[in-house]
Amino acid sequence: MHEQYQPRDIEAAAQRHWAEQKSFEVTEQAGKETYYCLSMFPYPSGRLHMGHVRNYTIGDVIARYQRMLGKNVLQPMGWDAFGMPAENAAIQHKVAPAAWTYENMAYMKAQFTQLGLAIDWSREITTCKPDYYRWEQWLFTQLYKKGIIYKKVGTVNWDPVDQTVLANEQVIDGRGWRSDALVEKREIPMYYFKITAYADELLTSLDDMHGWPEQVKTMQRNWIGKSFGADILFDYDVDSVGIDGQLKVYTTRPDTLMGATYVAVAAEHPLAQRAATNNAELTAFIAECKGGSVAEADMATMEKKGLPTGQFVIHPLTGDKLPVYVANYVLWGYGEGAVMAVPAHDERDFAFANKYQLPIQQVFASSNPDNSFDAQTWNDWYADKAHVSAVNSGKYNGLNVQDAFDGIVADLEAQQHGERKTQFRLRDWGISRQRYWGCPIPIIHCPSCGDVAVPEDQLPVVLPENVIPDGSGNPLNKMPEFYQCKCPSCGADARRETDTMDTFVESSWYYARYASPHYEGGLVEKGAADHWLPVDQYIGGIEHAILHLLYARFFHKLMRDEGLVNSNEPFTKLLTQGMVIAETYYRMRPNGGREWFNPDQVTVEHDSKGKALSATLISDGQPVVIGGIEKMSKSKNNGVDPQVMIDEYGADTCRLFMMFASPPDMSLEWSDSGIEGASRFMKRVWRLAYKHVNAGEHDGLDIASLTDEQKEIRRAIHAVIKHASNDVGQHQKFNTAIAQVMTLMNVLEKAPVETAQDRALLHEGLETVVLLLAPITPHICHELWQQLGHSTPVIDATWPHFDETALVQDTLSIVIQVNGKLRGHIDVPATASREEIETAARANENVLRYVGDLTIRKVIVVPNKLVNIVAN
RNA sequence: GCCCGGAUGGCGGAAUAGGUAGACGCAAGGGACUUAAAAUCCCUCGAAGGUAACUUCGUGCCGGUUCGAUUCCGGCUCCGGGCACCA
Repeated sequence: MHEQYQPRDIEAAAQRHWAEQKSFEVTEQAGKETYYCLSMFPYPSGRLHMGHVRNYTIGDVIARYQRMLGKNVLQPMGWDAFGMPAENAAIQHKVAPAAWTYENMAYMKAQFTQLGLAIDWSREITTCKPDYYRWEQWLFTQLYKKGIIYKKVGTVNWDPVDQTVLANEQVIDGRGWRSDALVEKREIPMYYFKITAYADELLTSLDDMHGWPEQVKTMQRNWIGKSFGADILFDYDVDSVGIDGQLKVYTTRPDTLMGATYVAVAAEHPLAQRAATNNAELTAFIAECKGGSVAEADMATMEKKGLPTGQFVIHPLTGDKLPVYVANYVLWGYGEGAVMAVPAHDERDFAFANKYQLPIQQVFASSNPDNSFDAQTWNDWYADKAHVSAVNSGKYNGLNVQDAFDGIVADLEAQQHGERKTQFRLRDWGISRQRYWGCPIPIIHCPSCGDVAVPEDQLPVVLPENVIPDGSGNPLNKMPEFYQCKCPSCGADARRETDTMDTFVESSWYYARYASPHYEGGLVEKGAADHWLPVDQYIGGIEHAILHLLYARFFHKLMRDEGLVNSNEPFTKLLTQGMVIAETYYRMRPNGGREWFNPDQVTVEHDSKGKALSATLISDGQPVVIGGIEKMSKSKNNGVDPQVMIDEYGADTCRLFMMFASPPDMSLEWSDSGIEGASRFMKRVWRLAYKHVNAGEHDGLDIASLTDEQKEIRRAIHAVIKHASNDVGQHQKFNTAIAQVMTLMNVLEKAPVETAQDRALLHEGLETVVLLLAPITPHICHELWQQLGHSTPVIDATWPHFDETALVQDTLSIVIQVNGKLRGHIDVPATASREEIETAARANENVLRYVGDLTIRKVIVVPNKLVNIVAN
């Protein structure tokens, strides 16, 4: 054993051992408990960033810990390899997305190996390879035949200069990121997954998902957004509209119908279109509404604008004429593209009504005498829903919210002017992308047969890999060799679909493919899928709380209904890792876009409190803008490269530091101060083990013969096992588990090594340290476990159990408070009764001093903890 | 704008069912060892007051419940994530 801790050698040797032994390759083993531990697979962006290190270390710690509990642990890895960054790199560097992606994968795989992850690489999957996406295409064709996938028109961001569709991310302040052109909305036909058909199940299953964080379940519930309301039909006012007809709106508040004072429709609504035919102002406004991005955040934060159409509809209960407005905040394609407005009871309607001097009719009032209504008190009194009743509502006056709801809906139904309706906020999932680097949609457009799914024997539809996109449209549209084909039904000349699928589709089922990654007979091999699924523990960033996790849940149910898997949910337990965030820096480009600089390219001036004042680019010394602290990402270029740290300190130190920095679910502002401490701790562990091993053989531990001092040390060892096991196994808080081991090291370093039993006790302590650290710092523990005399590797050792008898204490220290303030401690026998503790506390000199002349009103005794004496 | 989180010393964080606020570590200061440096070891380390014993204040802000609140409740502020084409 070398005297110095040499991570480079130790880590290379341990990694070599695992590779030679194929330590992490697993097969189905009957009778052995399985544990499927999965971290979200990475997009091969180029190099690992700190968020990756955090994510995959957490997963690795859990996988290795579960293995030490004796389970057959599967931890696979793969690549979410389709996506926009590869196309952007292609445009920028004139390199094919495929080549760029494969190069990144190779580099990142080497980094994973260096981190010492316990991955079964024999199961590696790559989503941009035909052996993977052919099954995605196959599933698409099955679902298309079932009607789960259908085609309809959807709205996208259109860059009129680059003649290309833009992702929301590529629209900056309403302009195209490369062209700087004002973005327009454009409607194009797209394929949709009918996720709304599963809305109810996706919602109700959440109630049984006890292994998921409440936070994530709440977000998903709100996203699915089941609401109870009514469709209401307003007859057209024939005089102003010019034709007979009805306007349909959906509302969750039919109880406020008596307060509706106008209706608002989207720019694309037929009423708006009709009114615009000979109204220049309206035509211009409708055109304005078609500008800007489709992102909901943009829609919701833009100034609410509207224009009267000059048309009216008839209130179904009062017969009043209500004006029809076109409003930019009403979205076409969501619901009916029309809303009824009740300014008195909706903040947005209230603001709009004030802006355009529309009437405000209050129809509910609080039983609270002070119910003066204004915008400020709106929330207050409305929150008091249980205590409000209808006013100004004719026959409904005096009814509470629920009764008014029921009464009004019943009357509407009787007059055939509406009906009760349950609706979801969740929308169907549009998956068509007008992009090259994605999985081709397996559809052929035939002039006579229409859209025909590609037959199974013609799959996969292979995406050509040697293409370099130029940023204008989808290059597949310029490749007749790709799109020219024959109709599978009639054999006539036909055109292949050139849109590709949303990359969320690949990441919605990859976890299932890992069970049988090379299976050629189907999407999954049934036996393997049933053996491994569902995933026991899934780990990934909280930013995926809704979209990815909801889509994967949806896909699992689709696969279940296809008979591919036999469970209802894909991920039994979920750990949502907090993001690693870092400061961003940028400069404005002449065209209004932003150029982002990595933190390692800038120097920052701080004030005396450490707050950043200004930043300059190192290369030219000129200032850059400090853009705020955000999630480390490729697009903001604020990822910190962990490679430097791995090279300097080794993987174990990096892993230890990352796990010690904070609990896994908390977001973490990146700073490397503290890495030295992690490095120091590794050296301390090594040094103590070296001294012990170097001192030669040791005796077995004779527990009965231990002195009181030795018992104290042994108590520390077993208390640490107890706490650390709880931290790792129950709470998944690795930072406190590490703190426990550090505390134990502090004890062991001070422990005497004079007698044989001292040395035997130290041996037990060192073994404990190595076992507890083994999942976190696997390389050093691999080496030290051997040095401590074991012939089987530490990855197959058993997680330590604590000895209850070692924890027994004769006396306990009890806190004494007077009026809730700490005033002293007393030592009492562990067996003392409440009365004995109280008597001892009352006799304490500090208590006597603080109580003085006061009368003791009450004494609270919390067993084993404290006594509080209340006096006044 | 809407939904979900977070805020504790100079810094990262701890406090597992409402019970000692600051575990563990970083940084800093002082000391030992050394020719010197590094490494290592020892001590101090929330704020204010006090020679000291000690006292008072202190977990983003305002209020409430309780013998007792970082923890529970109500109202805010700021920061982060998501908002359906970033992944």
